[in-house]
Amino acid sequence: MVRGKIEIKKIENVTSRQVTFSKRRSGLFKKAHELSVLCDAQVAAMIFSQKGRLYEFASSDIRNTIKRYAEYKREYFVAETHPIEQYVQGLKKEMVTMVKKIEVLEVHNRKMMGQSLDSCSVKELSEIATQIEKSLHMVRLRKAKLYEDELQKLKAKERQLKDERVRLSLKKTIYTHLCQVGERPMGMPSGSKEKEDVETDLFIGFLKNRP
Amino acid sequence: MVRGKIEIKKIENVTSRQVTFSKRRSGLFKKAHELSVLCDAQVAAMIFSQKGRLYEFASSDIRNTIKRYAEYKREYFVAETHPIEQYVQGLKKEMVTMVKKIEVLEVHNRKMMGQSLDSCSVKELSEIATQIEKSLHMVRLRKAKLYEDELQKLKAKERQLKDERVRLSLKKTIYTHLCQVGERPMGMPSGSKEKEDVETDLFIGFLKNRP
DNA sequence: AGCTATTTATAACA
DNA sequence: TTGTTATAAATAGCT
Repeated sequence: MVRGKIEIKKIENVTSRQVTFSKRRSGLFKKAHELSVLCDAQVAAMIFSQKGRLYEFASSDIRNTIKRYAEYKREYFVAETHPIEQYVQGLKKEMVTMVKKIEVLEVHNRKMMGQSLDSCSVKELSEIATQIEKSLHMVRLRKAKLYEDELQKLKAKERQLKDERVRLSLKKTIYTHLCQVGERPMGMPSGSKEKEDVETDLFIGFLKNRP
Repeated sequence: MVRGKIEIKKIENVTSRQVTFSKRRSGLFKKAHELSVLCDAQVAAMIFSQKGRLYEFASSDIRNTIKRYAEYKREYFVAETHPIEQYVQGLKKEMVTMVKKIEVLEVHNRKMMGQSLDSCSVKELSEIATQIEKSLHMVRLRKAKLYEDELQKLKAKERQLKDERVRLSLKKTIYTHLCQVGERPMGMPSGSKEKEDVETDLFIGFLKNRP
């Protein structure tokens, strides 16, 4: 080098370093280009400056060179530069698991539906029959419970209606009686909310207005 | 360059080209190294010889440099990986479909197993019960068929054995009779292959020897 | 950026 | 291949 040989170590002077970087960079790329042409080789070079700026050279398409490089060194390139590949592998594995699960479920389903039984042994058929009988029992129990619940509800309602009717006729009786003896009815217990009996409503009104 | 400047174009002489490749390659890597040290830059270079052999240089870890490059040039990697992204989307869609299918199958399975019936209406329960009854019917039919087949086989064997016995006793009777009247038995039909009756075997022997 | 004195790289040859 | 050497090319320190 000119006017004094230099030592190969980091240039501390920032300006000087930047100048050298620029000059040597173009020199390197020139050399790379010459090599690629003279020897018909595929050459790629990439340089990140200290500031993080990228400079690159590629004799042919750099993608190709890097791709070729990637094929050469698949193991880590795939793993590190393309984590997506790993992700895809994971997805595929999951899908295989799912497909198997679906198959198992479908086979089981078909047997529980009484299909595809030709391949079953007598023992297997017995097991299926047992399971189906159990299932039938469960379904019937459940159905019975629903009916029972419904019945209970209806009974409760019936009881309620009956009570209402009793109360209403009692009220009427008392009212009629009170009217006959010329008194105002009061202090009567009231669980009734029916609107169709205007007289009852009036009674409630009276009761409510009395604090 | 020495002893005559050279033109930058492919060296046609193979030996010369190989020598130049080797020398210039090391020169390039040396320059790359010097640049990285002097200017504190990250440098990577990769060369594929015409023969396809890879030579590489990296100031620091080349993976890092390439990774950094990949991040820097996302656009091209994205372009490169775009079809893969679509592919992943496709896979994900398929997976969603599969997950749904598995859910449907599992729900159906559970119901057919008499589980998770709490959410079912009476109508649904009736449908399930009907299906289960049908299934049970199918399974029982199939089981009955297997038993029936087995029975038929046994019956066939029994018939066969009975026939054998009849034939054997008949043979014996005839043989005994013939022996009594001093004649050799012949022309008797034989379907028997049993070995335990030596006399029968002998009869067959006689028949076979008569063309 | 240019210039230029030197160092380095290297083509041809051994 | 490796080494030598004459010379082209690169470039450090300056402007």
